Amino acid sequence: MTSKKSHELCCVLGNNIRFKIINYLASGEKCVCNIFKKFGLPQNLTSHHLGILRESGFIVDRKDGKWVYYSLNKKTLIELKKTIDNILNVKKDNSF
Amino acid sequence: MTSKKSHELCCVLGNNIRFKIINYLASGEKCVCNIFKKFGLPQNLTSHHLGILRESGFIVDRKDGKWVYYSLNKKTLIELKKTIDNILNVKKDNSF
DNA sequence: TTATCATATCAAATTATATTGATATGTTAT
DNA sequence: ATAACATATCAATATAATTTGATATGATAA
Repeated sequence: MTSKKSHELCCVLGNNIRFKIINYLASGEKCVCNIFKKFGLPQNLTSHHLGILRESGFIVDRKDGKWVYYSLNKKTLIELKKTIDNILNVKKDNSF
Repeated sequence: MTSKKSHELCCVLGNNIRFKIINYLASGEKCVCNIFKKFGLPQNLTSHHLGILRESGFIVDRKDGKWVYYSLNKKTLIELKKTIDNILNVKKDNSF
């Protein structure tokens, strides 16, 4: 997980498949086959999007036998939330 | 501003130019020429991205003479923040 | 060890987005 | 009215992301 710029984190969540996966994982750890069956997606496409989510730090993986389980890494979502808060809290520049 | 899905809001912020514009506008209302000069961008490209930000509800415009002033619409950023909070607050499903 | 399952990777094709160049519209100044 | 300015739009191009199909890897089961 190379540290990502805020707009890159937004970009990762800006895809509907990835957004839905994040929501699904919020309820707990799931294996890849759970995920692609849940959304009726091809396995390889799901794996591709999981790779993007993993690489950007939104999710982490855990291997167990032939399964790979993915779960939410709340830290990255919290970081994104903070970024939004920072924008909302910028002091108005009244020099006009 | 047709109501946008959360992943669409993320997608709009997922572009570095748009992300920087949002940050710039956080400090107060700016006209288009302020914005494109600030970032050294072509006028038409700036106008294009402002259109996307406006259409998605992140910013609002105000016309005054030959100028168009854009400013942040905090409501949309707050909405996005709530979406992230909702994901973070999903109760774990321990049925395994 | 062979077959099957779960997942990942790669190249090719498809689709979407960003950027540029040219031009149009409306406003102010002369 | 004409010129200059601020912004928007449009068509064309360039670039990037998504999706598909084929295949590879590693693990378990027979």
